[in-house]
Amino acid sequence: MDSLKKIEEKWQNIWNFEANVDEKLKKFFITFPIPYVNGLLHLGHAATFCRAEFLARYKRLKGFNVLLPQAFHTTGSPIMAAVYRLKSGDKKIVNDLLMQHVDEKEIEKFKNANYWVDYFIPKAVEALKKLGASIDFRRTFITTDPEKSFTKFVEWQYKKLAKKDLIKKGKHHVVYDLKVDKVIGDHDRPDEFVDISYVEGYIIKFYLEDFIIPCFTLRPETLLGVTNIWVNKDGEYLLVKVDGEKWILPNTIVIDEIKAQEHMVEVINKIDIKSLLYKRVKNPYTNEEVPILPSTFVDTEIGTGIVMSVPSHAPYDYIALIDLNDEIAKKCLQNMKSLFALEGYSEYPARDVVERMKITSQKDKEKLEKATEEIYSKEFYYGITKVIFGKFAGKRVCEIKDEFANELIKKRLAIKHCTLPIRFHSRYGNKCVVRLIDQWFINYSNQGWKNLALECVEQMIFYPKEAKNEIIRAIKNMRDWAFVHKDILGTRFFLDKEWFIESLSDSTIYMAFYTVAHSLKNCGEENLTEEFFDELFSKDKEFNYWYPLDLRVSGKDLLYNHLPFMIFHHVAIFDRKHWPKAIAINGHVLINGEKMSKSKGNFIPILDVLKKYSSDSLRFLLAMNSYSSLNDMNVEIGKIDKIEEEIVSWYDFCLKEFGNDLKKERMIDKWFETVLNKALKECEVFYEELDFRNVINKWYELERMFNWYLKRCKTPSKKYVEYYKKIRSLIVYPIIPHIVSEIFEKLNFELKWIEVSKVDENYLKVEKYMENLIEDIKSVLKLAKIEKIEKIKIIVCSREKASIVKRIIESNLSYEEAKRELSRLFKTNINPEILQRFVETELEEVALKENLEFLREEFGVEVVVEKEEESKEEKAKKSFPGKPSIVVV
RNA sequence: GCGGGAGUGGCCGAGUUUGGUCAAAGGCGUAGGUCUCAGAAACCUAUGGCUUAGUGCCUUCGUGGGUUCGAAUCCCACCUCCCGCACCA
Repeated sequence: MDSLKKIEEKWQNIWNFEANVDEKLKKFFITFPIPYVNGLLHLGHAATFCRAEFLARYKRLKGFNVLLPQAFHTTGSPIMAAVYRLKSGDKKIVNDLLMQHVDEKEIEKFKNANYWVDYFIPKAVEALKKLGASIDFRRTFITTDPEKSFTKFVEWQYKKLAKKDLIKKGKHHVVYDLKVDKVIGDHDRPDEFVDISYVEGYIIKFYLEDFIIPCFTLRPETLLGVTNIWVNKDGEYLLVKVDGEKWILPNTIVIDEIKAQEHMVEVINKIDIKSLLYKRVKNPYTNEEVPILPSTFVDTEIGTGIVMSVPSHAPYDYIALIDLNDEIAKKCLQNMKSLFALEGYSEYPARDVVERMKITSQKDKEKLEKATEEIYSKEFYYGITKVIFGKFAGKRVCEIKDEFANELIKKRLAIKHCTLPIRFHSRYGNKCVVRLIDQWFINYSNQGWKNLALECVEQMIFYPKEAKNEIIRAIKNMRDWAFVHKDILGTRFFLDKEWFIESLSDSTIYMAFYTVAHSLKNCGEENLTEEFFDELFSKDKEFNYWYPLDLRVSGKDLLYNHLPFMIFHHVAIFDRKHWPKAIAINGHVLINGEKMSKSKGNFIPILDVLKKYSSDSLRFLLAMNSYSSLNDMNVEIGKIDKIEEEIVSWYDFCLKEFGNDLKKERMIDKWFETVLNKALKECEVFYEELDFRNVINKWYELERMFNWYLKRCKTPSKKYVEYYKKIRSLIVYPIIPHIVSEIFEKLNFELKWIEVSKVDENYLKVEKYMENLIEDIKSVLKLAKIEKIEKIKIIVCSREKASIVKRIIESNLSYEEAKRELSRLFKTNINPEILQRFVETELEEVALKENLEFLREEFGVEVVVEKEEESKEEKAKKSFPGKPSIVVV
């Protein structure tokens, strides 16, 4: 709507959210994580950001000096990966850009990584401004190169960590493309291979004379049940020297993979695998001799391309032996050894499941994978090792697996080895391997550091409460973190300039940087020394005023990485008084019940919404759907039209003269005032809890209350209509600030939260009484089989009865006791629930007196009030305090 | 598997901390009505079943038990669904 847009523009030009030190005012410092700017800000960002924004606005109403800054994240690989994809002519990335309204002619420019930053940051700022975000933009920065003060700040932080011995060098497994010499993260993979991680297994060395048959396995504990070895009969194998030993390996990528895991590998010559078939090799643990047999299911590109066969516990092995069906295979089946006891299965679970699933051949991959998964997981968690395991016997597999494997390694019968579950290729078209690389780690496993972090968590507040335990668990489970990568944007690592500090690791304490960011803009690089930052973060006035962080608002995706990191780094770098105070976490945003994604086509940039709708409407929609739990929030985007109308009609209503100047205040007026005051108080709690949904509910509830007020009073009081305009606007100011600012300006209200001292519950009680009475009369009328009603008699119970009932209530009896007492006193069974309708006789009388006229009009007949002791009606006796008898004649 | 969250009426969704006006807010939908040339919108009424002078009963909050005078709410067991388990922002 045009008018809303104009109003928004007006206020966005007037507003100024530059926050400055003011010792007289209490401060409140809120942050939202720095979004990564490889695309437009979308509704997911808006939903979480708005939680910070709403609270910031609320705190300002309450008189706080609020700082809400916003920077942008440019560190990491997504942009670099996108640039690569673009250069290699990937249509999908072009499409993504077009979808985000990038001009087709502009696409070329995105082949330069910096252009992404130059393009999307102004768009992000524009989106936030149009959203009406109350941000101090002077403090905005980015995390990479032109922003020297920030990269120097990161460097300062890591130097401090290094001095405290919290970073160290080590080895780390990664998925790697050897041809392009790169770590292959999700961004460097075709979509179908995203999320595939390497598997950790073992190579067990079986001996054939003086050379080794290396078998790769994920289940070293089944070594005791090996009946044979499998090779792929169509595979090409080589004799290879590995760390001085002679191994048989397939002529595939697995050789490169072994090499990549720091083994000396040298190919000696080809070997005809057929010449090895049926030869017997020695099980290094049991010294048993088992034959090498041909198969087709063994993948020569995984592990070592050779596996050991345990037909009792591995469906593949069992069915392959059945397939082979020769004398030796039959013998192997006879030699099956049962290793684990597993409830619900025979001695040979593999055979059970193959027969149950009717698997007929080793080619039946789909069923075999399922069967294998079933047996693996059940045996791992519930399988009990049999006597054959010696000192490992009688335990669950999961308990002894690692111990058993470690013994094999110690005895040099096996080595650890990682491989991929399927041999996929990178975006660059080459097959990937698992590689062991030198890495730098942040030493999060350091117990002393963890304890400090946990101490910090203890004194923090979390929204919702469940999140606290999650964070504690995350901290306890935290392992060392590889924190430098190559070929990404970011801050160079000062100990090794080839490497860059990756994006989760450079954004740990930057909230502190906000406090000084604007004053460092023109600081020469040479001045940004360690001493300079040391001084800054101990003595600086702004830092000491704004810090600590009062609230961080974040999506739940950061629960297990960024948020614990933030805590770890704060406790390492800053004094206790500067540790963060609170974290609010919310679920992800679903659009009409679906996850938002570019490929699904339901990716909605903030700017797109604001092109058509007002910011207030969007903010309202997000507040309405916001949850104060870790659950995902479902945004029904279609509702925004209706919201837009509601906002406009509220605005129109506010500007209209409404109500009469009344000389006398009625009970119903006081009731309405009480309702409004109560709403105000309730909303305070909602805001403090970041429960914006309930604020919205309150907004709707007030409308219903107002309608009731109109209905009940017939002539509304202008004074209270004005108060209604004010309160109903005020409670949603943080959510829809533009329109409320306009309303307040037009009506000449002061924009400030109203502190309500007391809420007189009696007015609410009286009105509830009236509501019940009206309901009751309606029911009676409906049921009365009287053609023409002349009169309604309302018979109020006697004072005597009322005082008896009051005594029962005041003596705070249990339900049962109250019931007994009531039946004793009134000689009949009375449901104690009626006590909740109790109203003092005086109030009852006043209420009836004031509302008699209303009741007459409402029901169109004469209404009279009688007292129980004076009434001749039989039903008079049934009257109760708060629930008079009703007789229609 | 571990950890977290969740299962409520035709649908969406509150209520669960602190058991009792909870046959369960609010919204959507549906049916009837008012208004209109008509439609849309808006407003009113109804919306588990059977009853009824303002009532009572039955069935119902994933399933099955339990505690209690009383359970959507507390306890136990089970079933189902969603999310996270890292080098990636």
